[in-house]
Amino acid sequence: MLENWQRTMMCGETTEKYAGQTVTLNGWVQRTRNLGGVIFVWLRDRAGIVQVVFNETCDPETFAVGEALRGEYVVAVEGMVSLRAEKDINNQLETGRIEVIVRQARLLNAAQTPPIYIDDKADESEAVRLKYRYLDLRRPSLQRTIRMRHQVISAIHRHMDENGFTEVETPILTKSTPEGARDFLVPSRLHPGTFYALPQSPQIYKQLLMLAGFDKYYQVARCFRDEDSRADRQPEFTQIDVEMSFVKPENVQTAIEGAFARVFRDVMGVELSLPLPRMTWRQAMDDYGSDKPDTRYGLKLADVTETVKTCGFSVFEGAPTVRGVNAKGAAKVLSRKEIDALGELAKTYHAKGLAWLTLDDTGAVKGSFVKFLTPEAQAALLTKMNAEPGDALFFVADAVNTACTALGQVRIALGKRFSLADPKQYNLFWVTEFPLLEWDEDAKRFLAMHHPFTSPMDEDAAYMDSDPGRVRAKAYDLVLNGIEMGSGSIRIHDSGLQERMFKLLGFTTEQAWNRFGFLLEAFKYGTPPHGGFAFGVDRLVMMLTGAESLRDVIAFPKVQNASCLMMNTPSEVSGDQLEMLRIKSLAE
RNA sequence: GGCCCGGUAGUUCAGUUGGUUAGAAUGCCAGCCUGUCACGCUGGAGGUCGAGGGUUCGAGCCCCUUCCGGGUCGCCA
Repeated sequence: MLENWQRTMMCGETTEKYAGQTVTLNGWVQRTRNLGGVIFVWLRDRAGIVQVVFNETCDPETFAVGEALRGEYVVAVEGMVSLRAEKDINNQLETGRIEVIVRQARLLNAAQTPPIYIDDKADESEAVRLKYRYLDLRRPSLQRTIRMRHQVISAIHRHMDENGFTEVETPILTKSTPEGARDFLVPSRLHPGTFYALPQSPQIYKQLLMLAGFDKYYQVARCFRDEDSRADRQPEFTQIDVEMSFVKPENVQTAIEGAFARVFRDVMGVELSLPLPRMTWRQAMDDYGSDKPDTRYGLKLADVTETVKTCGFSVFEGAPTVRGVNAKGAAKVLSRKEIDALGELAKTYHAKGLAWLTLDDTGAVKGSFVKFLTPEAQAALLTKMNAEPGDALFFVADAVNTACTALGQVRIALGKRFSLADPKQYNLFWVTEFPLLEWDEDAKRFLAMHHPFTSPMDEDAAYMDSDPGRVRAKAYDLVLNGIEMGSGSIRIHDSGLQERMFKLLGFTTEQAWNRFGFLLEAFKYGTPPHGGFAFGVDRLVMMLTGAESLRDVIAFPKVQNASCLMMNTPSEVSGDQLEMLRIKSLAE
């Protein structure tokens, strides 16, 4: 029995340079191959896998330990690192040129037969994997991802610290915030009938910290939103929250760019060229039909409204705008079924339909509306779209934002279909000059596009009363390969302007004071001009690792309906607990 | 809340037009095996076909309801 069982090195690091040395290894049994007189065992730890061998040199007691081993047993072995014969080398293993000949072994713990097999194939359904997340996390790929997540956060800490930022922790038990997603509520025992809210972001606290004179604040902040999950959205997530005083947008952007550059350099070994490119929101919508475009490929949208004004096709002639996209050379590749599917896609984004034209090799035109077009209009449209034989053209006629958005989604689908995006390329850039407000058709009022503390651009502030929809904000998003990494803005620091903003959003003075009285009050005591930014760590790690879901970059994620399959939460609580909180149980 | 896909052995899946005792692979258990590396060979155990109801002589399969997982629209300042 191995008395001194603690490891002298990691399984995955046991390479030929240790040949001849005696080592002790600790790990989990990956797989055993018992040939009768000799037993091969793959031992795994977080560094990798190594083969250990029980053979005739073992005493019977030690050999019996080897015979009893099963998958995921926890074991310690002491033995000699031995070079394998040339014919026995396994190039699939990092450690495949050696093996460890066991001299002593000790079973540290047995294991039930695991419901999943620990390797990177991950054949099991996600539900099973999430139920046994602690086993799933043993997979090398998840170990790497969680490790990389740590490195990302660590690099950000270094950068922020070196640039004079102070991390401040803000409360998790806080107050319900306005305008945003649903809040998670926490009942108060000491104040029955009242509730704390979990923060959707530390927004108000960080602005108060600017008032308090901290100048440069950041936090690795946990945030909560009681909304449905998606592959790229979790109810609980981590963001890097930043706020600075006496700044203009470019100062905030410089600080954030620096942090991203640091992450890319330290973690990925990629040098970003700074400053990052800028694109206005209007241009992003016009060219790509998205406020977070993937610019790794072209496939830009074109405005053909004028070209089709008198084309003979009434749907186009009457539309506020008509936008098109030219899928170069796609005509002979795309099936009619695929074209129809693109039409369905456009409809899910509220387009009334997707008009299309294809040109065959001779340049002959076919399509959904070709019969309506006058010959002159057809020629003008093809010219405007730079159409050549083999191209497929798609059009949406609608209100500007609907047409651009729907066609933008078609563009993305085409990009995927033809693998236009280079997976090794990182296109990181700023989208600026977002609209301040967004009209909500259901509520019949304007909503803040970013949040209600966002400052309008100086040159547009004059239109706040006369034409609110055209006011642009000092707001900016950071976009990476078609994913929004984060967003920020310069805040309103003038209480008069803030009150006008609340009025625009439909709050009465009384409502505004009720909800943010403390903030409006605070703003009267010398608020510095300030602004900030926040970006999601989870999404960043997802991008850097190429993961397809946030669930792959969070150690203990929740599923679509916000429950945790492993802990079975949320769950009911005892009647006593409810009584203490003066909450009647649902059964009553 | 809407739409789409899925749920059969521990796991991954097959299961014909509704027809006998629901199969395969892998894993698991037992035996044999001294150079395997997805070891091999022999044998064995293992099922509330997600749940409930209905149609039928008969349902894994058809119908209804419901639960669970995934995707997506709404939603997500």
